[in-house]
Amino acid sequence: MTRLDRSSHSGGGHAKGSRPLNSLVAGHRVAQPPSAPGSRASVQDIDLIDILWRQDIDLGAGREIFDYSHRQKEQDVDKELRDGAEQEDTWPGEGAEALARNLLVDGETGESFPAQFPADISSITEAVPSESEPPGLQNNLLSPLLTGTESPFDLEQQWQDLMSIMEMQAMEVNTSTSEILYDAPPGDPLSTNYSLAPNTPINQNVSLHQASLGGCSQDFSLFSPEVESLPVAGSSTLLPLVPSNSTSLNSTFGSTNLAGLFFPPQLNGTANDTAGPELPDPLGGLLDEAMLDEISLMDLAIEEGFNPVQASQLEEEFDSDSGLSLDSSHSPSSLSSSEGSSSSSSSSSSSSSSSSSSTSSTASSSFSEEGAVGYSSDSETLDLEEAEGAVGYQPEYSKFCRMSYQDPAQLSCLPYLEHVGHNHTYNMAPSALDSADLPPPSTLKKGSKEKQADFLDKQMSRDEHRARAMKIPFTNDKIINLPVEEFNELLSKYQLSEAQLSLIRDIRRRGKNKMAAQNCRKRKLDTILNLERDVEDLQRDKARLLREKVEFLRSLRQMKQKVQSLYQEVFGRLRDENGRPYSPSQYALQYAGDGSVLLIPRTLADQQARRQERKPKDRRK
DNA sequence: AGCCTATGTCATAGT
DNA sequence: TAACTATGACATAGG
Repeated sequence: MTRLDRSSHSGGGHAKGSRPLNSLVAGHRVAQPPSAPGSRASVQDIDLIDILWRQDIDLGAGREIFDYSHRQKEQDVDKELRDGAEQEDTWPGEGAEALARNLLVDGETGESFPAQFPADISSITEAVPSESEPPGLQNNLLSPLLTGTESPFDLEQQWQDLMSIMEMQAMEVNTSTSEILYDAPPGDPLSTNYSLAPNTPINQNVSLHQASLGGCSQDFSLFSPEVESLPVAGSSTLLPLVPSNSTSLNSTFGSTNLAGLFFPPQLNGTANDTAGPELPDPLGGLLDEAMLDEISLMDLAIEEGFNPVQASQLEEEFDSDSGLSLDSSHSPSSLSSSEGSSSSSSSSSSSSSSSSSSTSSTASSSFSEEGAVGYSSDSETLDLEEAEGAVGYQPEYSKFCRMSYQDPAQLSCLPYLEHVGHNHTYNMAPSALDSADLPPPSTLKKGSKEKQADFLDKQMSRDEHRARAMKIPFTNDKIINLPVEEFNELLSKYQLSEAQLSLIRDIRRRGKNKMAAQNCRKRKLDTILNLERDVEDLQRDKARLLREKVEFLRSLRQMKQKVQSLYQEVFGRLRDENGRPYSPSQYALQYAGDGSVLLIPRTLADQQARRQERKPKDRRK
């Protein structure tokens, strides 16, 4: 590749034409980059330079193959020229620049993905519909709940998405966490049933699922705090359901294994093999699903270090603190990065970064002031460029606030810029220094004049040095920024040598490319900032969805309780022709499509349940 | 001395 | 086709 060729020589010079002459010259200078302060080459005259260039040009090679050596020569020549009081005044002054604001950008945008999570959550959730799908005969009863579940935000779908993201992650669950998450009192059977013992990872999908079924089946206290306080029958078999009247309903309900009541036998059997025939479970699937959802929620919450119970606090937290550390002032490294960020927070950020942290908005405002080259949408850009005079690259220097542009004394006034001590001054326009950095003429001595010249010499860009050395009769700014027609017109006004024309073209090319590179970098940083903002937004959305999930589960739980109470009450009040209550093991209530409730034999209900259960399964496949 | 950041430069592809 | 722009890659300076 050409890059290899290019990298074979020092600097950014063209790789083509690595002739001995070039290497000789380059080798002569390579240790002395043009910006090296105080570098002084041996005396060489411009004629030699021209000769070398012409040789290269004649051979079809770019003259920059001895870039550095030539630059050095140019510096020397310029020095001599200046010392000779040749002031061409082609380096107009430039106004002082605005200091860059510190845009503190924390490179750490990482959304914290917490602890390992042995359980495969996705498989859990996938298992939900297959095993706990609500029997179809309950559809009419459940559908309002389900629609209520999914309509507002299509939570399930979003949840699946979240789960898929999280499925490779792991977590550690301890009892305390689960208790917090579920708002459950210590010793809540939930903890036991879910095997959420301290330091016990949930790493068995099946067992977790089964446990969750069991937990649900054995204790509705999970979803009903008021029932929670009642004595729990544990995992005993189906308790006799003999509520002869409604007054005993509560006690019966409280002491009854509700799973036995509400889970179909084929499902309940896994948790309780000894259980006899039970009442059909109009809620089992829903409960199971909800419970698993809640487990998933808990898992996610734990993974995220997110406590659903405290979900309501999250939004404020997110609002007050992005969590993305756009304000990287805490980070030591961020200060140095702020150098680039200060120039990069971009013109576009004036519109896009307003929602960012105060730091970034500060930076963006500073950019509104500073404008940008080409990339900026700020109207001030042009004005600034025009006002900045004719010196080569000034626009970008003022706009991007090069640290090299800054007077160290000025920097010292801004503590957050004190670290900006770089001295990339080889591109600095001398005229800018005239106005901004030099002591008043009255204070100048002869020595200081020399120093000043020295300093100016150092501040000049390489191309400016070259232009001077080649006696280019107009400014680099014109070379770079004039429209091509005017540029050509300008060239035609002068009798320029091939070397001069070549240099001018290179200066123009490099100058434009330099601005392009700056814009490119600024865009890149803008992109990063926008991505950070996107991450923020997504985190906020995630927190909001989790909150909504919690709220939904809460209301769902309440509705389930109501339905189950109604079921109990209706079934308990039913009497056969002899005035005896129906056995829940032999009969079940079926909800018809028209809203009516039918009492059907349990076997028939089971058959229908199985039949309807397969449909959604197949549909999923 | 080695690493990091900022910047300039070049090559190249795209406009 | 020429001019310009965008961008990845590299080199260098300076902290």
